[in-house]
Amino acid sequence: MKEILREIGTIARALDSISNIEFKEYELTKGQYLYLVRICEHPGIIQEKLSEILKVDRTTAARAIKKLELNGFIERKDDPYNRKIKKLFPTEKGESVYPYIRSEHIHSDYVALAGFSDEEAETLFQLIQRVRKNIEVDWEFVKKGNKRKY
Amino acid sequence: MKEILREIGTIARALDSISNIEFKEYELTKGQYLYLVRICEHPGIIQEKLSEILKVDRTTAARAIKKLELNGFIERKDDPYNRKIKKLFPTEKGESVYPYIRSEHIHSDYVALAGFSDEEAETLFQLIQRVRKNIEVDWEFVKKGNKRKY
DNA sequence: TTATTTTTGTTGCATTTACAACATTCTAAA
DNA sequence: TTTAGAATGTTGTAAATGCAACAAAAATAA
Repeated sequence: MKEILREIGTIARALDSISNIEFKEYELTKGQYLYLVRICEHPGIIQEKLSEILKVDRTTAARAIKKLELNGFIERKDDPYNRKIKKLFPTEKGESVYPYIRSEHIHSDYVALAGFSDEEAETLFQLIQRVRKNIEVDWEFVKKGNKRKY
Repeated sequence: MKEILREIGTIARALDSISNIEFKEYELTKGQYLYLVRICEHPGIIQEKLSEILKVDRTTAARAIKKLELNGFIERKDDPYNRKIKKLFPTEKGESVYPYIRSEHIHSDYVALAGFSDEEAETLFQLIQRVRKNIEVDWEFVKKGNKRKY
């Protein structure tokens, strides 16, 4: 069995660390870029959904989002039909940093795929998506308090 | 440009979260499994090297390792030829949990690769390793305080 | 040899992370 | 319709994370 997940963990830590350093310039503290990009791409998304997409703990997402709001990157709007939820939208300020996050991410993808043919990149993308889909089932299972058997 | 790194981040968060929950059973707190497996596999490794391999901050590694020692999973030994370094070794207790970490990881790899042919798994492994090598260059560069241009 | 620089390790401090426990509102079942 | 359960959000608390700043030893340069 090849240690694919170990490699994935290493890559993810490296990337997250790079991004966190690079986004300090835009007053984004650790982890915040994650939420902000998604809110820009899915305006109106709610916090619960965001935590599911990103695979972060509900309460961690809650606090990150609170801070994004506090710092003026996003705003929360009540839904007239569902008083439980708060829809999240980027502010002007949030929209204005989005392109910088995008470029950073595009650059990292570019670096990551250095030496890859178009076909190899496409293959990797397809395979990694399948891994993500496989793993998210277990994540929800375990996060809900269930125990995996193995 | 395909969002490969975004997928990788999501997978890594999901897996880390699963592992952290599953290893509580062995009295390992958040993140500790990472260091313990590597120390078991590379007895005598030093903390600095560990942080480079794993791509975690030096000081975070330092504290995780301190805690592993405090809880009896590993021990540190002075090197007679180099008074600066402290070599890390698993204790009996550390060795005894290692197999459980291994099985968990193997199971996760198994889940991740569900539906993959042997060839697809091998391809993914090769490609992902290349990504890791590409990215670690930038990690060291940025961690050392340099600024990427893009 | 002496002086610099690099390597390795630590600690203070502010922040993030995540479990547990709770409160509301909504949805589905009885 | 009432009730039980699920969905969504919050807060308290303990712990992990990571930057800055430091110290000591080793490696390299002058």
